[in-house]
Amino acid sequence: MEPLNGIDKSRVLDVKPLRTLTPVFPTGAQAPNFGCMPPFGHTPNGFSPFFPFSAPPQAQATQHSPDLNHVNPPAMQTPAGPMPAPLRSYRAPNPSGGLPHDFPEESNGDRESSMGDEDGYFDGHKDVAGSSSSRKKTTRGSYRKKVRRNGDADAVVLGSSVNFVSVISPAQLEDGNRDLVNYVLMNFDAIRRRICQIEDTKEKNTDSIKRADLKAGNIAMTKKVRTNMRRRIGPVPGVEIGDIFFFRMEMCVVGLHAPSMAGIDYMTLRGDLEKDPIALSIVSSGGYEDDTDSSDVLIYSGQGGITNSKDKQVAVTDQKLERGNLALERSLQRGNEVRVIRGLKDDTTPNSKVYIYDGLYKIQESWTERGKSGGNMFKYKLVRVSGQPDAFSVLQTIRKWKDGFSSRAGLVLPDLTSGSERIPVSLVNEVDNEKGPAYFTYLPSLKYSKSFTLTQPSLGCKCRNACLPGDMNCSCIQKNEGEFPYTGNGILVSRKQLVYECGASCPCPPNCKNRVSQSGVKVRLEVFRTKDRGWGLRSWDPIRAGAFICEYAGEVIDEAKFKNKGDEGEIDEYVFDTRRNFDSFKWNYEPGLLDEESPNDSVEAYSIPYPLIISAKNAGNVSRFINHSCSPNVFWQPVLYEQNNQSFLHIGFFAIRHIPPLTELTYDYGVSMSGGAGNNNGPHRKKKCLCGSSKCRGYFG
DNA sequence: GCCCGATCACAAAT
DNA sequence: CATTTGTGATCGGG
Repeated sequence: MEPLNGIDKSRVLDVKPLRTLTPVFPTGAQAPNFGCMPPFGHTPNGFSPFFPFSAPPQAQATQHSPDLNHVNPPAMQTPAGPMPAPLRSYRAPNPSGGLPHDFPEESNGDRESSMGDEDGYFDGHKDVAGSSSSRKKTTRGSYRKKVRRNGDADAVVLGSSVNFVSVISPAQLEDGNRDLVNYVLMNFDAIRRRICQIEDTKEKNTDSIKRADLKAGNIAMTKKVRTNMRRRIGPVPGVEIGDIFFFRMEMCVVGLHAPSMAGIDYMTLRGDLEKDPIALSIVSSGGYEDDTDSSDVLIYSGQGGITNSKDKQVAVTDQKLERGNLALERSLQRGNEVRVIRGLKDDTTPNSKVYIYDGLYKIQESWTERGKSGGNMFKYKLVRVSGQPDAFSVLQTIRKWKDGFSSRAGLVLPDLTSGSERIPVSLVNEVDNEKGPAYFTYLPSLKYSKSFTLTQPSLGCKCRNACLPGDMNCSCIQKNEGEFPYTGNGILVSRKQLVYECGASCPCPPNCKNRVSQSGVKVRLEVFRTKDRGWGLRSWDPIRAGAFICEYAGEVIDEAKFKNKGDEGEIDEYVFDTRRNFDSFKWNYEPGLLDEESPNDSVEAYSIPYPLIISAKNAGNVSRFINHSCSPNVFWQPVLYEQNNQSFLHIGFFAIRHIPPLTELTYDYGVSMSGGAGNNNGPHRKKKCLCGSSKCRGYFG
């Protein structure tokens, strides 16, 4: 059994793998999903760690607006809340079950390194925002500078700022670590999403940016928001086997695979008289006739032979033994390990690919053969180095589950929502004999049992068709400060004080892009038995940063009643409470990376109309199974929309970063303020947190 | 409505 | 500075 308290040093040194794949893949690692140490060591000495989600404990992410908070209407008898929920109930085969809010199962494996250097670069105690903004506890209104937010995208000049100073030190540019990699990737995607948002508002064919990924990559490269520039054979510090990417540029900025386009990365060793290149990494993504059927053998085609000239002619010639092909040939002779990234179609988002870092391979043999198009091409047989955690094979296995070619081991129930969600949610247990969680009613959305009244009237928009970004006549877009909160494929662009979605009285159809959080779960989820934290939640699909996962469904509880309940000692483990203390964290991009007056809310504090307490004990959705972590991969975002002419607050869960399949989803439960802030011993329901992360507060709840 | 191919506009390293 | 590398978005046809 895993030592629960603190980090098991032997394990850290032992470089165990990363992902929690235990139930399915016994060889897989038991190590953590987030903030882990690079699998093969290589953490450079002398660099201070960087903690994107740490903050002074008093920092609050939530703010309740007092002026809107006077509302405590008498409870209504009828449960006819705004959501006429389909109240399908599900009775577990065995009504005894674990609690979801148990202790985190994994020691995190974070490096325990010294912090607190004063060099002006990265520092865990320093605000992530870097030089400019120091993020302290904010008072309402103080940070809300009145800035141009009229959606005039042309006023934003992309990538020409000279003011930005990267907080990444020269040494950190050369050699990364997990936190740096996360920081770089988070900024890359935040820039990319913002560019998409800006471009969505523009008319088509007006010198628009068609490749936001390339533009974001260019900004990250030129503004030095990147790491691992040192070219190296073997592992890249901070990049873990099983990490997923959605753009070639992402692998570029973290140093996993340097070329922005070419499939073979190679280098020439200094001082090597032969000047022969060595292969470092390859990307297999379907452009050539690779054989990718096996999970640990890859038949990789050499590069070249296809001349895609500008005159629309595709000439096919023989490949030459030069550049990448020569490098692979030399690496075969040398026997050095080559990083392999496998790309495949991402079912969840049309027209896009997902890349997974599959670890190290060795080139076993090479030959030439005539390709289908006529030219001779080089072929290389690469064999996966044994003892590495599963990565690509996980995707293959999930594919088989989905296609029905193999069945999910440990399956208890194919769909615990009984059809309430559009996509089924499996219940699986490969750990013990528990047959399921305790009885609860599956409720796909939030249920207000009493009437809430807001001082501000809630009016819907008048868009007959789906609301379009850039339509400044749409009142729902106006409420969002003129900015459409989501990209075209439903990804949240930035954390905001409050996201306003279209509501029931808006004439726009259900597929309006401004209804992301109200249309239910969109990824294939499973509730699974953890080793020691009861049940947990994870996804079969890769999840992109910013993607909506689910809302916190349950029954809204009256604030006064909730307190009484606590006094009686009846502890509700399934509570979401906006009044808790939540550590602030940075998710939007660093100010200055794009030339905007106020790029995003540089202080990512929520501002919500009234405190919201939700209990999912008796009725709830998949979110009641999400466990706590101090290093989470999911965050909550308040979302407001209208029903019966009143605005109702909802809690949406979104991915902090890209989440590989079968990685447990976790969010930060926050800390209850009653019983004394930070007081661990209060009469309270605080629980000792054993996540082992260097960011761990020690308790939660 | 969906899948496939054609087309096009781009970035980094050397 | 030109060349070499292929991707990711979009659009039209089957």
